[in-house]
Amino acid sequence: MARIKTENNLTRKEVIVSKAATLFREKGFKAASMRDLAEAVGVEAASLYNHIKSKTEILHELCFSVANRFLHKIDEVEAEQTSAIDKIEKLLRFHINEMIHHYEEVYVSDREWKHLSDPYLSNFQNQRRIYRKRFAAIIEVGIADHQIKKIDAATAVLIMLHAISGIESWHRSTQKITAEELEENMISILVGGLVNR
Amino acid sequence: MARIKTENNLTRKEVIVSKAATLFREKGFKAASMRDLAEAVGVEAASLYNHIKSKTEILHELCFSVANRFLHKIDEVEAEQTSAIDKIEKLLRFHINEMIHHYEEVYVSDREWKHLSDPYLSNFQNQRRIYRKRFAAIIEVGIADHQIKKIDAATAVLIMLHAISGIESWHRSTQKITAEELEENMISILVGGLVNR
DNA sequence: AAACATCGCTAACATTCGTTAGTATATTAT
DNA sequence: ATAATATACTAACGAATGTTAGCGATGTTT
Repeated sequence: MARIKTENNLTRKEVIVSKAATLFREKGFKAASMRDLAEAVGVEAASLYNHIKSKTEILHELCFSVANRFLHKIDEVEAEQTSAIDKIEKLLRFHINEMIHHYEEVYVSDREWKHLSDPYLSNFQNQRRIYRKRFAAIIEVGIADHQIKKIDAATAVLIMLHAISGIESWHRSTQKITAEELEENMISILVGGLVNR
Repeated sequence: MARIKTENNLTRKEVIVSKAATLFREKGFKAASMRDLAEAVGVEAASLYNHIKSKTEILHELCFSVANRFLHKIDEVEAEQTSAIDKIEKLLRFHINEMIHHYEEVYVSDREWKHLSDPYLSNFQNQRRIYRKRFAAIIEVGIADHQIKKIDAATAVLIMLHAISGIESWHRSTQKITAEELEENMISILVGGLVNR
C-alpha cells in the first residue's frame, strides 16, 4: 500500500482532514459522523483510526492551522513601517483571501472551535483573544494619528472579522460577483467605515 | 398543577423554548441534549414531551419567531417616506437591538437554522433570501440617488448582517462598553462605510 | 526471502440520543 | 364530589455515535 503519499501528493491523513473540513462546514462538527467522513474518503469508519487519533484531533488540526496562519500574518504586518490604515487594509485583504481560498477550513475554525476540548479549547480562545487585541492596538494607533475616526477599537475589530465571515454567503450564492470584485467591495466598505474625513 | 401560566407569566412551553435558546446557543443544537434541557427546566426529559412535539419543533419556533420580527420590521421601514440611508440606519439599529436584547434567540436562529428539516428548512432559507434582496433593493435606491457609493448591494448586505452578528463577542466579553455606545459605534462604522463623500 | 510496517476490513463495544408507553398525581371545570 | 385535563414520573425502545480489537493483505526494508 502507498506508504507516504497518494497520487495527489497528499498523505492519507491530509485527505481525511480536508474532507472533514468540508463535512464539518456542511453539517457542523457534531452532526458530521465518522461514518459520513469515512464514506467521503471512500473507506470504512474504523479505517480512519489508522491515520487519526480521534474526531476531535481533526478539529484541533483545522483550528490551529488556520489560527497559525493568521498569527503569522499579523507578526509580519506589525513589523512593517507603514500607517495604521495600511496595516489594517493588509490584514483585511489577508482575511478576505483566506476566506475565499481556504473557505472550508477557515469557516470551520471560526464556527466549530467551541467543540474543542481542553487544553486545546482554552489555548485557542487565548490565541483568539490576543489576536483581536493586537488588531485593536493597530486601530488605536490609527485613531491617535487621526487617520481613523474616534471609535471603540474592540468594536471595530469585531465588526471587521465578522463581516468577513459573511463571505460564506458569497460562496453559497449562485450568481456571484468575482473574487476580486468581492475583495474590493469589502475593502471599500470596511475601510471606508473607519477613516476620518 | 398550574394550568396555563407559571408565576413568571410564562407558559411551561415558553419556559422550555426560552431555556432551549440558551442551551442551543451555548452548545449548539446538535450538542445540546433533551436531557440537558430537562435539567435546565428542572424536570425529567420525557416530561418535556407534554409540552413540545420534538426537539426540532423548538428550533422551528425560535427561528421563525425571530424571522417574523425582522420581516415585520422591513415591511414597516419600506413603507416609510424617507431616504435610503435613513431606512438602512433604521434596519441596522433594529438588528443591533434585537441582537443585544434577544441575544439567545437571534443567535440561535442565525447559526442553527441548518438543522431545521424540510419543509421548514426551505421555507426559512426562502424568507432569508427574500429579506436580503429587499435590504439590497433599498441600498440600490441609495446608490441611484448618489447617497451611497457605488458598491455591490448584495455584498453590502452580507457585510452589515454578519457584522452585527459580532455582537455575540460583545455579550461574552467581560469589559463591555454600554449597549448604547455599542450601537452608536456600529452605526458609525457601518453607515460610514456606505455613504458617498 | 524474511521481517516489518502500513492500512483496510469486519465485528463489536459501551454510550448517548430522541422519543414513546404507561402510570400517577395535581389542578380546574361541571 | 366527580369528571376531565394537564403534567410529572419511571422505564424502556431502537437507532446512531465514537472508538477498539483483531485479522489479513499489501507494500517496504534488509
